[in-house]
Amino acid sequence: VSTRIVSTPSAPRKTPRQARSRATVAAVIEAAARVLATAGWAGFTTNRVAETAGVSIGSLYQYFPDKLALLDAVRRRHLDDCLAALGEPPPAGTPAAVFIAAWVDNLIAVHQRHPDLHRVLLDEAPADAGLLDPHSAFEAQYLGRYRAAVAAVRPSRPAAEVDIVAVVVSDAIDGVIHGAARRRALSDPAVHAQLVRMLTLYLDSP
Amino acid sequence: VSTRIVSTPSAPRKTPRQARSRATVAAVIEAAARVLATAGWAGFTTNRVAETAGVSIGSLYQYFPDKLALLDAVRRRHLDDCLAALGEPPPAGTPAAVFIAAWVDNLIAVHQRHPDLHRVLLDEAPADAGLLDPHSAFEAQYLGRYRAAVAAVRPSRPAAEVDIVAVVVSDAIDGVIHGAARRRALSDPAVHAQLVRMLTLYLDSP
Amino acid sequence: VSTRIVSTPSAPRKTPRQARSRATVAAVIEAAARVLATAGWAGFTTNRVAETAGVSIGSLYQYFPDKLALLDAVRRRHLDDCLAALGEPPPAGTPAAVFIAAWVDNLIAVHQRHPDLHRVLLDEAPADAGLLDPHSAFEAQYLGRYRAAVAAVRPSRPAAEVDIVAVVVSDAIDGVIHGAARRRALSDPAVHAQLVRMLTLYLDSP
Amino acid sequence: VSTRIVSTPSAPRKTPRQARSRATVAAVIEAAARVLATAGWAGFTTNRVAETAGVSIGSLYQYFPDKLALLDAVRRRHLDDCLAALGEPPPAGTPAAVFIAAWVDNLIAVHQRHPDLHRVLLDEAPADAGLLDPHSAFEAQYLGRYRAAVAAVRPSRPAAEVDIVAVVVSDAIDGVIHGAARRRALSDPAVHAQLVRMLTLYLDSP
DNA sequence: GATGAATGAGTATTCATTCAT
DNA sequence: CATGAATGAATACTCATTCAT
Repeated sequence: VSTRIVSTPSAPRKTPRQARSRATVAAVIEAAARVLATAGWAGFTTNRVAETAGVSIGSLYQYFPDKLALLDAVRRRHLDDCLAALGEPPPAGTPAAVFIAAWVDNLIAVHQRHPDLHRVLLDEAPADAGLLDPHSAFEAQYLGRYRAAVAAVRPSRPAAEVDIVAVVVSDAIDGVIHGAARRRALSDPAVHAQLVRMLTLYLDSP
Repeated sequence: VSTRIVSTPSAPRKTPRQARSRATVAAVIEAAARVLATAGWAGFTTNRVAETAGVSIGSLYQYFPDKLALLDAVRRRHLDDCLAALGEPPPAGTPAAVFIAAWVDNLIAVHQRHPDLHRVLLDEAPADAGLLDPHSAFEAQYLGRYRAAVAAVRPSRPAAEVDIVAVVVSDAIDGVIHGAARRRALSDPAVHAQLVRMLTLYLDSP
Repeated sequence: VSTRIVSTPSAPRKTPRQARSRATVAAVIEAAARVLATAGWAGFTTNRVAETAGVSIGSLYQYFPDKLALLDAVRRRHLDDCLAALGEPPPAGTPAAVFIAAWVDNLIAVHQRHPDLHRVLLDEAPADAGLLDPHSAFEAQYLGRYRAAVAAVRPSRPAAEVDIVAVVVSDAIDGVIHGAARRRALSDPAVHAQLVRMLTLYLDSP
Repeated sequence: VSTRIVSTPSAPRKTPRQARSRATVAAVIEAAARVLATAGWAGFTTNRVAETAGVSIGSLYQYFPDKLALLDAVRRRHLDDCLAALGEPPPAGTPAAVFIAAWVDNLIAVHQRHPDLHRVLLDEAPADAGLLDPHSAFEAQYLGRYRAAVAAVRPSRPAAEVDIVAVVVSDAIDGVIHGAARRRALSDPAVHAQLVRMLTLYLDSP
């Protein structure tokens, strides 16, 4: 699953052609993610990222026109992971319990890889209009998955309700996982269980 | 309702004893809130706050040891409002529907009063470990309200479950309201209704 | 004689009120002139100016919003000096020889004070549209002096011719003094004598 | 007419022997001139020149040791054009009017051909000590033409006076054309006429 | 207490130049 | 010879904080 977003506010400055440069770009993005996760947006300085990547500041700027482009690259990679965690939409008639547990599982796994990265990306770092506004392509895809699942559980639900329920489910999952990450309780099975229980009740009730 | 928090990372440098001093402090906090709301965390500079408050930068530093203490003061004022929105804990045996609707109502109202300030405090400004960490006094009070309500709904629930359910409810509300604010849909009655429905189902089920 | 220019591209950031800050501003402008004169536009860095002035870089930026504002201040001071060198316009009927010698004298004196500063200001530093374009207030005043003098020599000259002759005289003086400064020959009396001779012949001939 | 200059501050790193090399050098110089003319000294970056020339930055540095050497090459090409504008020295006894008009014509034409390149070379780019100092070979050739002409007009003039008059004439022409270019008045016939009149009067008078 | 001038470490970013491939 | 990835010193500018007046 890969997010394809067309209009980027700050496109990569130069596409790496040689293997060496592709490695550099990868190292920079990885370092950027680590710096963001450990030092927050306030500690996210380009020099620090370059140093962490073991690369000169000049090399960093050869591939990313500015700091926000770097943030963007990290964000895109992370959002792709989140999207992948939702997998393909379930077939119509699937009971909520079947996929909700898998979703919560996968999303928790994604967040455990870089627990603070997610919070920093969503809460601290400046929102990128292109990626995070309610009409962005990512948001559309993301909510699309939720809508498909909500509709699959009870195909008779009216479209308007499907929309709002999808949003509520998406935001509730985000909030609970977000909070659990803050409390360092992501691996607590009780959190997982209760979240699944709440959503299953909600989705299955008429 | 007033939060009394003891261990702050950066306490006020000096307690204002005279009326003039108290007025200065209030003016500075008010100015800080306005600057945060209108210019965001990035535009939140101490000199700008002092200027907006009509006070010299030196005076500002007489009452706030550093920038974060200022942010803290603003945040505390706002969190007090949120706490007040939860009201007093309901008596045992109260059905979920009775207070959940009121909570959601009040919390949405708080967010609507200063939508930008709230967003900046939660999303842009650096999280203050002292106020937002899982062991902070505020968090304790906040979750205490939730726990009391959860326990009131079904007094037979075991204590451990009460704890986790309170957390899940609190985080789910946060996530949904947070997301609605992001989508500029805070006043949508459908959001309110679905959120209440989900939580009522969850709290009432055994 | 003082140039009064209204629309400045980058106005001083803050007007110094205390004596201490007025001294700082003066020191910075003086240092800027010296750095420009000795190191050229390429060597004109804000940090170097601050260091030369014995002032922190922060203080420099408290009074000058950016590098160009600093350049501007130096330029304005220098242009005021040049304007003063032309003195008051001569009365009608004055023979060219009377004031031309004085002009050349004074202008050479101005250039000798900071020979390279003049060249750098006019040739190397980026032209400030506000000060150097053909319609600027300074240019107008400057050429006004020349026109008045040209008209005084032979009052019967048509206005259109007065204009063009004033421009040619002004530019010729500039060119010769400019070249003499480059050749380190500003104090050569022969240059002075020949320049005066050329201009006198030109202005006196019908 | 070709300037042969011996002591250059930074000579070409390697003399191109093969046809391909010579073509590369020519392409780079041409690109450099175009970049200078269109983007000014501030936009004159080696990478941009290389890109414009369709050559790798490495190749550029194979023929030019540094940026100034590149600037130098462009300047030299342009100064050759100026030298050519002066043509061969006139025979003894030639009246000033005969060649002065032609000189002014030709020099104005040279400046009009690439007005921006000329301005950038003279005004923005750092003066190259090697080419513009009073003892440079170019300056010598250039002033030599003027001296020959000055002497030709009135052969009885003493040598010392010939020298200084040549300098004054050269600088005056430079100043007036320079100023006219600044005022976008290069094609104004009045400028041409007045400049010729001033110089003719000056050179013909005893 | 109050003021605001002064400080300077820190930030993002550029660009001439080198050198491994 | 040619390439272009990599380098890093240098630059303009900000802003939290101090302290002399």
